[in-house]
Amino acid sequence: MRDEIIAYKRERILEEAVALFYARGFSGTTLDDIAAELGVTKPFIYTHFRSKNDLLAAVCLPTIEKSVAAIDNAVRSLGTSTEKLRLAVADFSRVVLEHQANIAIFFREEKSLAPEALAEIIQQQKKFDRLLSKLLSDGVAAGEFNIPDISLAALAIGGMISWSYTWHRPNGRLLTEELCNRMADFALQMSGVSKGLRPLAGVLGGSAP
Amino acid sequence: MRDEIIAYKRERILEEAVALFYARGFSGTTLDDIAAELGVTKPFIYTHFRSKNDLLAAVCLPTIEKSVAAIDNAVRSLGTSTEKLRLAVADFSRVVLEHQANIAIFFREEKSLAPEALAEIIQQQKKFDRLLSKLLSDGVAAGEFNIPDISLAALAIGGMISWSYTWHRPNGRLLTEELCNRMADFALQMSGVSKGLRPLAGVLGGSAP
DNA sequence: AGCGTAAGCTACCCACCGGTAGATATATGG
DNA sequence: CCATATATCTACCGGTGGGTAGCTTACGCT
Repeated sequence: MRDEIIAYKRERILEEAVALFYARGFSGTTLDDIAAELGVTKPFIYTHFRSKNDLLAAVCLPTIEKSVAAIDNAVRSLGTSTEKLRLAVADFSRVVLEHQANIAIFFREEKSLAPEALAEIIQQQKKFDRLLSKLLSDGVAAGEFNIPDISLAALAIGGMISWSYTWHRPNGRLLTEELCNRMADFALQMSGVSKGLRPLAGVLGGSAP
Repeated sequence: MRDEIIAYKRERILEEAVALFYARGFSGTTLDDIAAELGVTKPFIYTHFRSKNDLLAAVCLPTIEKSVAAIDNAVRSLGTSTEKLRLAVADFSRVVLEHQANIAIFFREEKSLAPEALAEIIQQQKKFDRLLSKLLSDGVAAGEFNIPDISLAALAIGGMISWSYTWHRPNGRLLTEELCNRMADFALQMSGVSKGLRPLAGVLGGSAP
């Protein structure tokens, strides 16, 4: 139970750190700011994290790992490549949209990360691209996709989704779930799937005659 | 001629600032660093820029304007919507790839920009989205595109391209021009064009039978 | 040649902030 | 109720770096 309280305190620190790093940037946020927001003082933070950089790494790493896990999970799932791609894209989109602040902080503050933390993250990114490329090339081999350049397609699909951290508004026009589905639709179109596309629901006018 | 020399000095400062901000981040770069790289001292920079933030704005703004100009130019061009979209995407891709460092700095250091500079940039981004959305909706109206959600498609296409600042390596596998063309191919696929797609050159195996 | 102007440098200031030492409060256990 | 340990705070340090004042140099002009 002692440990649970310690873990809870750690989580609360991370929570406020994410909110402030996201709102003001890493260098625009002081440890005093975070402490003040929590109603504690700076040394309190140092009992849970070794340094400000350590805190930054703790904000970024788990989210990257969730992203990789989303693709990995889809690759391991049962079903056609088309189904796997839809699952991968939708799940990864969900990670980005639900951890928007963490994702934003990571991509913005890459240069502030300690070298070891950055190395670890780069490993994860490589794994992400490798897994997504594998999924795409399996689909090509199965005759489901039509993709001239697989690694470029992986980057394009990954980028389209990652980018949503810049524009997504949690209370915006579309629900997270609907966004995930539409991202998957785009990814399937980019992969040149012939069949397996969702019926175009919610079209507000614009379908060609 | 005096003015030209002043302009040249300004450009050289910007050049080094871009290189260092890109390599080490904005807060990881000191004005002394930039001055040292130029073989001058800090006050020299202050005769050309009012503050470090002013320098950052000067790094970011012109590149955003080039991006908007690329889309604007395509929208105003003659041709079908399909041709316009291809032009818009290829030209915008070229801006991103050729000004990779500036683009990276802008997206990373958004939070370090002075409020006025940020406001100006946000205006440009809105204009970008508006122009691209207009291009897409014209194409839908003309029966060339099939897009369920136009503003989302604009964000997805813009994001796919913008993202290339994170992975592009100037001496990588593909030439800039080839990358631009492939980005355009993806954008057309995402827009559901029926005809007008380039023949799939350079396929390394993978076309379905 | 000498004077005036502008361009750049030396030297400095000071606010800010990450990080820490040592005091203090709180809780645990005998 | 005291001893011990643990958690947190008060108070401080010192490096860093944006920004500036005022001196110096060098150039152009008459």
